[in-house]
Amino acid sequence: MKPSTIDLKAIIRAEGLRYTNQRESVWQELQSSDDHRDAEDIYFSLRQKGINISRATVYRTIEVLVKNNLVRKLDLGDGKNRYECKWDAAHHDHLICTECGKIVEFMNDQVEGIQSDIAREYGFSLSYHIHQLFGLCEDCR
Amino acid sequence: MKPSTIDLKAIIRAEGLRYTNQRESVWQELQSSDDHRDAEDIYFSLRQKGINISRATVYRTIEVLVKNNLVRKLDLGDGKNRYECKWDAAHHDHLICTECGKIVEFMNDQVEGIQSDIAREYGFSLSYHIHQLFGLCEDCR
DNA sequence: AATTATGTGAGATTCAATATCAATAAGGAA
DNA sequence: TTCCTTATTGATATTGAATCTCACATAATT
Repeated sequence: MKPSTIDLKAIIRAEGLRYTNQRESVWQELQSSDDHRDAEDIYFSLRQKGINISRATVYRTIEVLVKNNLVRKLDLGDGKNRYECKWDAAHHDHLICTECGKIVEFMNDQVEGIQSDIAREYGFSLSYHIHQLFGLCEDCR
Repeated sequence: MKPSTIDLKAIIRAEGLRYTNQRESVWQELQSSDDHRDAEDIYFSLRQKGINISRATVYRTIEVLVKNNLVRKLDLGDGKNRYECKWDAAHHDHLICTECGKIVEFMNDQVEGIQSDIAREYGFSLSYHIHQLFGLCEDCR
């Protein structure tokens, strides 16, 4: 699905929320750049572009986007939440270089299957998972 | 390996560090109870037992234990680091109930193998990983 | 255009974790 | 044992991400 085909206004309003310039700005900003960005980063980018928005609104808007599955929250272990648009990619997880911070996305259907098996074994109904591999990338080792 | 067989003094001193009561206390406390505890929790437990130790020292000592592989740091997504002794268990990961917070440990050699394959494919040398499944446990769904 | 409830902004607040730095004590040397 | 050097500790301040507060602004309906 292409980003442009997602109508934030429709989604927002279907939730009974109001469509605002700030919400659209955050959504645009998240789509306009590399993934794995954090809230502070989004905030400063928008300010730099002359868009008037507050820190609180950035955080609140991201939360709305996450709740509506437009954005996925990532915890890459560096103490702040990161976010990625997930509209154009199949489910993937992350390899992270502990030296240079490089993030590589990987996909593996086999693991997904095993996860379901494990959940079933313990009587859990799965809603999401975190699967991250940390180590040194080719360049850093 | 039984906990009692681990000689913290020897390990600490082999690192060129000094063996102190505070470091021993934190190590004992981590072993004496359920796993998945956080630093604040350890701090209060020790204080309650009449052991004089500061918050800073608890944090610092845990860091030492982690660096020496006596303790594993967990990020279960609730905004604080948790720790577990790993001396008596094979490697395992976690299933977490998003409703009641229950934590279940699971082991799966197949996933471990696949992780190695993925790392090799992308030229990474793996040092550790995070693999957590979130959902509702039997009781909560 | 008027109404009203939701959304926003600026700043205060929270909370985990880290930094600072003077005082303390571990451990080697004599 | 006593002395010394230096790592460690404790009390407190500070950081940084994220959330909360509440007066004001504004979207959307009438």
